[in-house]
Amino acid sequence: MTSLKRERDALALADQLHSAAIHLLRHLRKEDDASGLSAPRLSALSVVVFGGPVTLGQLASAEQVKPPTMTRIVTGLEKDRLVRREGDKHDKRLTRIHATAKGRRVLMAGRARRVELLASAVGKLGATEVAELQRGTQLLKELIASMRREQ
Amino acid sequence: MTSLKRERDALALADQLHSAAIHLLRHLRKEDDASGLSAPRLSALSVVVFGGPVTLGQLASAEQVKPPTMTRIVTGLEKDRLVRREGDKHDKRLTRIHATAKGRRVLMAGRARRVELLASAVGKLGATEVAELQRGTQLLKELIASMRREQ
DNA sequence: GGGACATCGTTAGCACAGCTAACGATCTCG
DNA sequence: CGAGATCGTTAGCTGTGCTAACGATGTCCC
Repeated sequence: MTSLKRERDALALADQLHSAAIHLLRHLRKEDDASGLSAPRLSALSVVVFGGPVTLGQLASAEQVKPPTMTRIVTGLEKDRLVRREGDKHDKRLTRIHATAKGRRVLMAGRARRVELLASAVGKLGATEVAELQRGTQLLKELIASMRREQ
Repeated sequence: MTSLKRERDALALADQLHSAAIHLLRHLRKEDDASGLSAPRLSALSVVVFGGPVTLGQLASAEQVKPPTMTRIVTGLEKDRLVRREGDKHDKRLTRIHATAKGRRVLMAGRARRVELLASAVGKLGATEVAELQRGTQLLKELIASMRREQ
């Protein structure tokens, strides 16, 4: 295969991946709405639930977002009693974000709803296609990880 | 394969796809910023460039967005001279959106930038892996189309 | 010990994207 | 011709992203 063709392939592939990701998220956003949580809040809550207590700055960095943005997201989550702010004992500049029981419960429910839509579509595929899609997803994840490393 | 395992597979796959889509877009957003175009504008522009002249309603539907939202996106694109509004000759309620030469140029430049980011990562893949990723992307697109049909 | 500098989170203010409701213009069909 | 449907826009709300600036706290070095 010529390098020219490979380059064209990469172009088309990147384009389609980008478009597919946009449209996929747009569909799933509807399900997120059902839980009363926007995608950024759900994503941040997920980090807090699975990543244990975390400072606001760490959370912002994990979510690839600036601190002022994360301040507002956390404020929204706190108002719904999904997370709790707690001051650090030793460094009073820090704010540690903890998940509440309600936060954990809502996250699981939202996740299930969101993924159910996709899962039902996946369920209509044949076994071969599921395997191919799994392989593609695995490659995509590796691609993203390698992009992050380069950064 | 038991139906139980298939269900678990579908759920796990859906979860990973969701996560991968979020992270991919977060990375690519940085590059999109360089073109001065937000993701929704870039995506809409892409539809106009490749899908020929299209009405505002069709564009909104293609982008899974309500007409008022698309009105503003198109207004932004028009202000930057990337698209042009034109009235339909036969049905005066319709507004047809055309891409301008500048619109085509900017879209291609953004595409190139995006691909450049992926280039090193894709370059590490073998031809087989590229083919697998293409197949996965194709399946993902079909998945999204089937979700849309259900809706 | 004390002062200069760094770090953390917040506030203020801007732009954009998503929505619903309501409206004017236009088309369609009885 | 007139009633209702359809299309795009406007108005107004919420939420997410940013930068700039600030107060509070930690750190480090003289």
